[in-house]
Amino acid sequence: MAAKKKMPERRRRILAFIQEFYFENGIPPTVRDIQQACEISSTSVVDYNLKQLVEAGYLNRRREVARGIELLDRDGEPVSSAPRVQIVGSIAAGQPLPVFSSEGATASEEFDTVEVSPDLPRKHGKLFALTVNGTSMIDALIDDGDVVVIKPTQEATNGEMVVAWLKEEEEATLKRFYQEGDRVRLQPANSTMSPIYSPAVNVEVRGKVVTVLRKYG
Amino acid sequence: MAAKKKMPERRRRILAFIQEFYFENGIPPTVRDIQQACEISSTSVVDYNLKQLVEAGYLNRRREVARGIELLDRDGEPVSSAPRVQIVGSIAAGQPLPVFSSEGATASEEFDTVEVSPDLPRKHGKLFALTVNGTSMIDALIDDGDVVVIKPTQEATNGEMVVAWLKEEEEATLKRFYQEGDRVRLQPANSTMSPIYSPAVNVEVRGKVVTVLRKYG
DNA sequence: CTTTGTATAGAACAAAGGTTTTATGTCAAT
DNA sequence: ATTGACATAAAACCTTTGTTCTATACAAAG
Repeated sequence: MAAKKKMPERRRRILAFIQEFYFENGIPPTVRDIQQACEISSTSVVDYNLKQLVEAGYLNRRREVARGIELLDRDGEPVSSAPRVQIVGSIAAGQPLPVFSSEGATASEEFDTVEVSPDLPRKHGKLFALTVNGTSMIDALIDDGDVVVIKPTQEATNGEMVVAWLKEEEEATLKRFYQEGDRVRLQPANSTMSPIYSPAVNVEVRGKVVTVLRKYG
Repeated sequence: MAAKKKMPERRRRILAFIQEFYFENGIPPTVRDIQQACEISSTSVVDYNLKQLVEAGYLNRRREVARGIELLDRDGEPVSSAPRVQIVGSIAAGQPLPVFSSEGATASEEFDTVEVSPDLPRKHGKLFALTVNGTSMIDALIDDGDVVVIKPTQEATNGEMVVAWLKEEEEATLKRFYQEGDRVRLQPANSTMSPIYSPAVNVEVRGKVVTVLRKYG
């Protein structure tokens, strides 16, 4: 690992500019963009400093590619573009859940997505999201209108918040999962609501909550 | 507004590829990237179709700029890269708040950021974020460890959740704001905690909560 | 004093990539 | 049959942009 000593002022300015430019414009700057912005006399100086930054682990560079600078986070992972997950529908106690492909075509049609932290997809793989209807999970700090990000999985351990599919009823619901012998208790996180009990064979876990997103006015 | 009739198969394929490429690589594809991926015989055909897509409101193009394609969402706004806001510190009842520049050097040093929905910066401009310490806002569905995204502002209307700076005490705190005559009530959203009362002149609103982010296990 | 590693310059090269021009095929409307 | 909008082709053009080469300044190390 390269020690992170004091970085020259100019170098840190370059790095700052790259970040700013990227987050502002959605594409990385060119060498010459940097040159002008940081008032550097030559592109070679920029190139030199970029190489240093690569060495120090702040950047990647795709060789011979226009705007090939790639920002890395402190773990050396590309900050890259917005990891987005699709909002494939909504969910609540007793609401039908649309078929979520969790893979299917990149749907150049549907465009409802939310952004998530980049480490989420890295950690959990493919994700999808649902809009929450109603306040059945209010005690778990999930309110009406919030978006829950779900990791598709068939297993769950007790207490986890899952999307459960009730085969018989053909309903999906967002609840805490508790296996109790040969039946399953689906516990809403709302003290005014009662749990659902169902035979284990009738309950299919579709995924579990990875994160919650909420917007204010 | 251009009517959205049936888009030719090839065109929608191009669009889908651009999205996929961008979200995968963090930079938009080149004309020739598209050409190859979509098995098109000529760059001019790509160019032609891109122009159509621009006309139809799906894209922007920055002329003469390498990888100048800019994806637009259904509102005609750039999807762009991950808007990130910096986590400039933490906050709780009675915790000191680090000086947040809210503008200053883009701190090439600090790298703690969170991603937010792209519409947030568009709507509110420059934002910053704080990690919440403690459960003083638990009734407002804000838990310990959550990250609140703040819009810098000096004004607040009653009931809004604000970052308030108490001049005398030199403390910052996250509370609901209520102006009551010449004094201000700062109300924690936790039924077990009492509000803070302070002269209006002693209270400086630094910003208000725009959104809350939370991560699960 | 010389050496060496770091940082800066200026200029030019060459590949990448956006753009244009001209030509052709298709199909529905006239 | 003719027109004209729409879509595709091939090739060239030329700006943008990554890369390289050579030279210089300077401070620390030897």
